[in-house]
Amino acid sequence: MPIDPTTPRALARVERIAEIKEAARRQLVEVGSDGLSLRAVARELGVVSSAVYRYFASRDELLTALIIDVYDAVGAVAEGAAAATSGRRIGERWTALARAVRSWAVAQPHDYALIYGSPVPGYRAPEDTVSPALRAPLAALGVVADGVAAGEVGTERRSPVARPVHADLATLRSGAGVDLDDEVLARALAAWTGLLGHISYELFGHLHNGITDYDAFFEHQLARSTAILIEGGPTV
Amino acid sequence: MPIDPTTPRALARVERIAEIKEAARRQLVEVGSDGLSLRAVARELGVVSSAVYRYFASRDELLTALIIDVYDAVGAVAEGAAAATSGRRIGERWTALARAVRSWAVAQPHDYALIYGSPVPGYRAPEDTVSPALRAPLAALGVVADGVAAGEVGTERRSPVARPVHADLATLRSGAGVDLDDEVLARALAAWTGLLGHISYELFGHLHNGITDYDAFFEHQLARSTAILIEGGPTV
DNA sequence: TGTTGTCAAGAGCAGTGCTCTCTCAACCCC
DNA sequence: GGGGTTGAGAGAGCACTGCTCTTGACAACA
Repeated sequence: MPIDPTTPRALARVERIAEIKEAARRQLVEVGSDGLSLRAVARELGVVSSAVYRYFASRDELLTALIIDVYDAVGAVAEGAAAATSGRRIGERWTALARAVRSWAVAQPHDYALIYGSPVPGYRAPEDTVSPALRAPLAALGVVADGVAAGEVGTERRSPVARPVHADLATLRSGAGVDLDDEVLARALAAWTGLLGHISYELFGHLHNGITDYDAFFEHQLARSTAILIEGGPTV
Repeated sequence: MPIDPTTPRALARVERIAEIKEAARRQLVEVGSDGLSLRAVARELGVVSSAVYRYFASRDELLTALIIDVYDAVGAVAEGAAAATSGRRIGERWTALARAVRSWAVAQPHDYALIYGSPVPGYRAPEDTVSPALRAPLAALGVVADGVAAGEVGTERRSPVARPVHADLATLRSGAGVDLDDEVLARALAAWTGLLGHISYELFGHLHNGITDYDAFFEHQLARSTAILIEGGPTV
């Protein structure tokens, strides 16, 4: 039973799936992932709820499709920033990538929360999400790897690496396909999680009393963390 | 109509409230915040759902009470770590605090997600949560301030501070009541958001292919970020 | 001994995810 | 072109949710 994608039924089907995802995305932006309702999506399409189950077996499956789209969106943003600054120095490139990711997150906070906030309880990310999820961090690591290749990054080891950490970093290195030694890889990961930590802290309202100029504060912290990423921190 | 807290009715009431929160907490651990159901809580207490509404006006109000408890819990953990290491050097103290917070988060991931994950959509944190929410970060800043007072922290300015950032940092400084200059305050905030970023990234499953020894990896990254916090990064 | 205030129960409303059966039109193939 | 196949959608229904309102009972107080 090979599915011929040119048959009118199949075409109508992919069309319908797109419509459903579109409506679901609109709803997601308004009410967030918890509020995503299959019935509401069906209503918006002028269709009865059970009809949607022809296309998505469950609410979770629909949510998964949206999550993949969101991972791809932020992945494209990160890759775009990396590509647009190709050939420039690493500081400029990393800064551009970080700014791009944050701008994207600020513009669609619900999307950001969907992938980098708490996972929906009871929801186990299926395998299909793994590779889209890696796009953004891989773009970030790629920028760093380019910087290393250009000799712009300090690679002198600043801290001892325990054996299990070394092994895990090796796994990451080969999985990501980037040529970064333990020192720089750990630094890059710290820069990436630090970036997400900052964005989450800002977006989820934890800075709301104190900081007023979020952009300026982010720029300031980004400048520091970029310098640390490139030159390394103090020796431990 | 002053509420006399000694009258048997009032006592029974606070008792009941405690029972409800207890049952809700149990449920929270199992199913997470989205799955928290007033009816299920009522069932567990052998009571009809409407009875719960005598004590909490809405599901959100119950959730808020739980959130405050969780903030207080992590706040107590952080303060406890700070107190237990009082008088020691800042590196040891910061490390202990960070470890304590992460251990707590790993032990109760749902609690962590409740306060540091995506905010429940449509849920606006009421004022009552603000002060408990500040306990943990204030404990962290306190440790740094002690280190500065002991002359253990490098305070040399490493990066220029834009005017709006300076103003916001001043607000934070006076709001937090800690005597930290712009340089160290920004560094401490970066260390704090970086810590939460690492914990979130780990807890929400983004490290799951690659890292196997989460404890060792955390220790490694913590050692780096602690050194940066204390000695400062490169000059920007 | 009333009176008052509080509590719990129960019914009910509108919504949810999801399943099942049914109908009917569109498609595909001979 | 006609007839069998398939799949889309409708609709009813189940078990659940948050929340509201009314009603009856009991305990605390004057």
